[in-house]
Amino acid sequence: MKTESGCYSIDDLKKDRVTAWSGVRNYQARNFMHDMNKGDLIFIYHSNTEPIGIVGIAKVSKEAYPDHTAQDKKDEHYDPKATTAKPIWNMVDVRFVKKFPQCITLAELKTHKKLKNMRILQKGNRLSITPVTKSEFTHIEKVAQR
DNA sequence: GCCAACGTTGGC
DNA sequence: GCCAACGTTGGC
Repeated sequence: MKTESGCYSIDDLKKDRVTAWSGVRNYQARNFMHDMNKGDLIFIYHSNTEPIGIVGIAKVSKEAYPDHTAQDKKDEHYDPKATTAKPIWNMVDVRFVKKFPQCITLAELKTHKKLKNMRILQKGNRLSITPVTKSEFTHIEKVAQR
């Protein structure tokens, strides 16, 4: 899951311990959230920041439920099409697991052949939520312990 | 249903 | 700040 560290960082998550991942307004990303199961592990990725990369691990603590911020006119991510009957957008609750001692930068991720098919590394990928395979996850976890 | 225009994302 | 790559919107 991507986040801009200036907006909501791994340190914010560490402090909050749990947060509702609201504000996703892209159908593909929403569908990926919908498919998540409680306990699933998540990499937290800082985009548009220095350094860019994977900064830690979180997990799903509550499965997809309606994102009420879509119905809040004052919210940055307000969507006039969303209603209580048809909320359109959903979110999951995310719990802090750990912060890596160092960020695994995008530049470094790109050097790993085992990760070359990773969704987040594909050119032009702008999806804020992308799936990670088990082998990709294991590999990155190992890299994090260097 | 097509597609141009537009807005956004995000790496560089 | 630039720009490629998208997703969305709206006229036709």
